[in-house]
Amino acid sequence: MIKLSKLSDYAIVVLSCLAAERGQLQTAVMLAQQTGIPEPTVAKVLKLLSKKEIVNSVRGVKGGYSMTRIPDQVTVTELIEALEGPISITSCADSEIESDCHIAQLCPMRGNWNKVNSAVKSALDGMNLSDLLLPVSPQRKGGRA
Amino acid sequence: MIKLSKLSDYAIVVLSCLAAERGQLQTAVMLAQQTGIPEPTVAKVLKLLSKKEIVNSVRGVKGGYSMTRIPDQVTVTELIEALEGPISITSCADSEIESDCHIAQLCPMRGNWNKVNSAVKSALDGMNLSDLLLPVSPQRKGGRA
DNA sequence: ATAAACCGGACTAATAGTGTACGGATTAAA
DNA sequence: TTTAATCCGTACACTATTAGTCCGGTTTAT
Repeated sequence: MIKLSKLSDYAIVVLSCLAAERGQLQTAVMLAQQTGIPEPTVAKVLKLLSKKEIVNSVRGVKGGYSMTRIPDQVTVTELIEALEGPISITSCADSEIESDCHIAQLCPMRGNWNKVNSAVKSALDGMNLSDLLLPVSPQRKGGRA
Repeated sequence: MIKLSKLSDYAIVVLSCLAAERGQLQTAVMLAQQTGIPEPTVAKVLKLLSKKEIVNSVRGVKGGYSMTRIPDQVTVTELIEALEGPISITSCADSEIESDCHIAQLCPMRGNWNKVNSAVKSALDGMNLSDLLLPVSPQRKGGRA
């Protein structure tokens, strides 16, 4: 199905909240309330995003998260790789594990999915987070749409 | 991970055998032997491919499979959709099920993955089966590389 | 009639993904 | 210095998807 997990979906929602209040720190709990996504899940998403430095985390009592960049500066590739791991169409395609391919003796395309892979990747590189955020009225914390 | 299942992988392998003997009918058993992929799985792949008319099936004693077109005429999109179903990046993205999105009240990107989706899809539309087949020496049935 | 070959669906086991919980580390403030 | 808020990391149970197989049915050349 070529689909990615829900985490990426959640990430967009969470990031849109963060983007609406750029510069402000927001806690995982706040973001969970705003989005309706369960807190532990929000925390998970944020963790992944901070690992790739898409969001910045501040620990301690007045801590929270904020975006490190404006949405234009975040490519969809980055986003997806943060949440789903490296973009690879097949398990063979990524050149990590080549050993357990028991049909290798005849496999005539070994590595050819890579072409597809790069095609997809460059399509994704051409898009950024702001392409994904709807031109929606900015939501404020605690407010209702 | 954005990855597709092994079936697509197998499909390429099987199709390359078929492509090497264009016009000739080959049975599922023969293809299984050539590729090293287990017979029932080959049958499954072939079934999927014939449903989308990428291969042609002939029933009965002297039956078998052959390609309906030359590899250039088979887009990667077609191929993937035959084996994995419609290309959709997220479950929301495809406009079938919009109801079970419990975070819909705030979901600000509803439908925006579609942009990503089309980007991927058009990247895939631009490639065809012959891009995936290595310029490998034509393999003959029963022969060894 | 028989046997070769595909058709369609259903079934089981394995794998991956989803969501949650828990103990630990860090830091502002009392 | 103690406390509480907050992020960090790992591990775990539950669920859904995928992989691979099997079986009974249909078609057709001999």
